[in-house]
Amino acid sequence: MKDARILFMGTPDFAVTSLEALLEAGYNVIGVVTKPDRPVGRKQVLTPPPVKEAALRHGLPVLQPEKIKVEESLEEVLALSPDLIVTAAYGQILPKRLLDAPKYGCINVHASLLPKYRGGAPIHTSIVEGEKESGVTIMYMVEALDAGDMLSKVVVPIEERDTVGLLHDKLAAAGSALLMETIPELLAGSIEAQPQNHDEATFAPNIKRTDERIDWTRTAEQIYNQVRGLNPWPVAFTSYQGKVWKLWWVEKLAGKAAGNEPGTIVAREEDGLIVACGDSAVKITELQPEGKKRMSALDFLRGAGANIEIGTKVGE
RNA sequence: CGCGGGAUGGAGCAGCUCGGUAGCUCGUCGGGCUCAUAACCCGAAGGUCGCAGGUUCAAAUCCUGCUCCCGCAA
Repeated sequence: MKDARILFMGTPDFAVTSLEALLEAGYNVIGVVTKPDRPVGRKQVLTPPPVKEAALRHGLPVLQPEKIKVEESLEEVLALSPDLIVTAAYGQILPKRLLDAPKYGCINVHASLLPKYRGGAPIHTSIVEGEKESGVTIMYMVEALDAGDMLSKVVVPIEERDTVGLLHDKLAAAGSALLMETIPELLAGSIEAQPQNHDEATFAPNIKRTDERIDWTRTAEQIYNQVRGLNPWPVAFTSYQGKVWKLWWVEKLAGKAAGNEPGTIVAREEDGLIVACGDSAVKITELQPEGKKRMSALDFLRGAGANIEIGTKVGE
């Protein structure tokens, strides 16, 4: 069974965990397909995706088609004649000819409990939406986004103080473990795929800039979930007197300071700024003012924020 | 050359416009007060002011070049 020719397709860290699990388990990974190197950051340094780096570490051949549906790229992938394609957050839609090619099909490791949160940012979205549990689903790939029949699923609880970074790591681990359980059954033909209930499908599109800005009219709970759901990337932000403040952490102050204009700084304590929101208030405890490094509110209020006055507003 | 902010004891900042003894809020260490304390009082240590050069009697401060960090944009 372990000689089945497996082609792995994926791009970010989430996928690396699964790729390395496959290799560690001794599967015959014949190659890796990932997205092209991209210029990253201020200096636009051409940076390879994490999966490429992992593949090179293990001496695997790497393909990086700009567009996999282009005939030339497609032929190149098909030429590897995979028996099974395993994808995890690859980032491109696979054309039907590729989906149909492998004997055992194409399966995907997706970081949500499908049919909920189909799309590119399921981990962020599940926290931002205040879910109490998330998980990983492994399903067949079809031409529609994350809509294929499901092979297996594992539930991972979302802890009250989980950030997207923490949950990401948990789901990556849970996903690779699930993959290790699922592949043998798939290859043995001892697993039956369950169709998704498409009526219950929800979507988690990639995070946009507008999703990162705090809306102070929302509840403390919602703002708290947004902040931790975008930490450590891309990080929620608000503004103060025209400058961006990235908010790395806030505490919910349920029931406090209700009735104030949302966004008003209603108090400053030694370790944080209390800001009124839609239903109560939150305390900003860790932030990053524009042009500066991430710091505790304690440090901020001792230095750059020493002159912040009560009654002034954030978000404007 | 995409736009902009920044680099000052361990942390966060002020000082730079108008060169002239290194300052603030903390932290650390020692002592005191207290039943006690992260509280309060007294004291101390700790800085080549990112690097290199220039101007000057004198540079954290003015000029030139460089390095690194960060926000935006992509």
